Amino acid sequence: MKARPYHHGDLRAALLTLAEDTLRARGPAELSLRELAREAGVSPAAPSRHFKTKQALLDALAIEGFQRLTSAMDASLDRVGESFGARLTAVARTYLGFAAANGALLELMYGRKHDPDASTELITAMHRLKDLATDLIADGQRRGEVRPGPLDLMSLPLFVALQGLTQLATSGGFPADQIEAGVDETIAFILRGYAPS
Amino acid sequence: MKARPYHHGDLRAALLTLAEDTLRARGPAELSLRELAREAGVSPAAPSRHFKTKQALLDALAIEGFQRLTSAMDASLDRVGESFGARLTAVARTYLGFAAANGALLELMYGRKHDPDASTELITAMHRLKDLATDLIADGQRRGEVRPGPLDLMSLPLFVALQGLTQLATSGGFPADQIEAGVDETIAFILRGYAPS
DNA sequence: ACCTGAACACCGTTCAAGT
DNA sequence: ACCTGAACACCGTTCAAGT
Repeated sequence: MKARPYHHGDLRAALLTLAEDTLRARGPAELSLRELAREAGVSPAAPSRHFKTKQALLDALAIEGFQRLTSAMDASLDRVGESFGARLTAVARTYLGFAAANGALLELMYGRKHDPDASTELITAMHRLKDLATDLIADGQRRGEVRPGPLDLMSLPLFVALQGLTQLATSGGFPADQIEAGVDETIAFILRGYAPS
Repeated sequence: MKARPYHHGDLRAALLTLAEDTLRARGPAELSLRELAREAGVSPAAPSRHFKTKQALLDALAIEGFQRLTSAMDASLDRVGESFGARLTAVARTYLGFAAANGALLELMYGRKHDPDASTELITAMHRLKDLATDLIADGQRRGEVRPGPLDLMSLPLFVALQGLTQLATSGGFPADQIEAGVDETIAFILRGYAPS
């Protein structure tokens, strides 16, 4: 059998994918840096070259998650028409789909909102969702499909609803069909709320 | 100086309050059972008499949190009028106030939604918020202040909004006045959304 | 530049034994 | 019933040393 080479090749990427796998399969509490190193076939000290701390690895994973989420959002907006209703539905469904498929990762992504040591890269990634909501409302107002009003205030109910929907989608204990119905109901509720009087 | 007695007196309660203090001051990652034991002046093995595992202590803390939250909700509903708008505003403000004052605890409370090992006591405590939203809508419908519709569906947008609002309140990076405005805006949005056509 | 080996200071949990 | 003391199998992180 071929001896493992001294250099791993791409330990950084390997650690990230291994971390995401165990995060998905066994949750954040079971994620041990030493175990990741074992699975990657390196010594316990090896990861520190690529991630100074365990938290740094988790932050990198969270940033990767935000990148995947926002590019999925952008892609779904590209595939859909220009009406406010269509765009809002697309964004909500994409976000919810991501939340359902990556619950633990999403919690990791938003879990460091409090920590003052959170990297600025992570902070700005978290704010992109708020910006997306704002863009959606601004576009709807331009098209006359959303009632007028100050943009920063108007976008908040949408932002709030999106965040709340993900809680519903990842909260467990709700059967899938009820979540499905809840999403439809909530999207309709939001659409009606933003419609010009 | 008086020697510490062999029996602590109420180690269980002491551990819970110490745990909440460090949770508030230093976050969940810094919470060590051994350190709690040191602060309580007992041996590392002592806590296991009252909480079989660290997770059992955290679950007990979460359940205590739900009890405080729901009793605060009930109290605020007692102090307010019977109109749907007044009751919805009271519930939202109380929930948000709790979220703002107990961010880390609230995350602990909802953090175990996925885990199949979560105690049934904790699971049912988590569902009480959904029930509260449903009761509020049902009452509003009886009074003719909420448009008719199937109760389980109708209550979802409210539940979603409440969950999303707490994300806003605990998400950091939003200045307090913006959160305040966001709460008002979102409450108004929800009220309008539920109003009979 | 990248990784190993060994060490350090911690954990959570268990279990015989003490009071 | 409640707690101690000591042990076990883990951690994350550091650092000299190897390739």
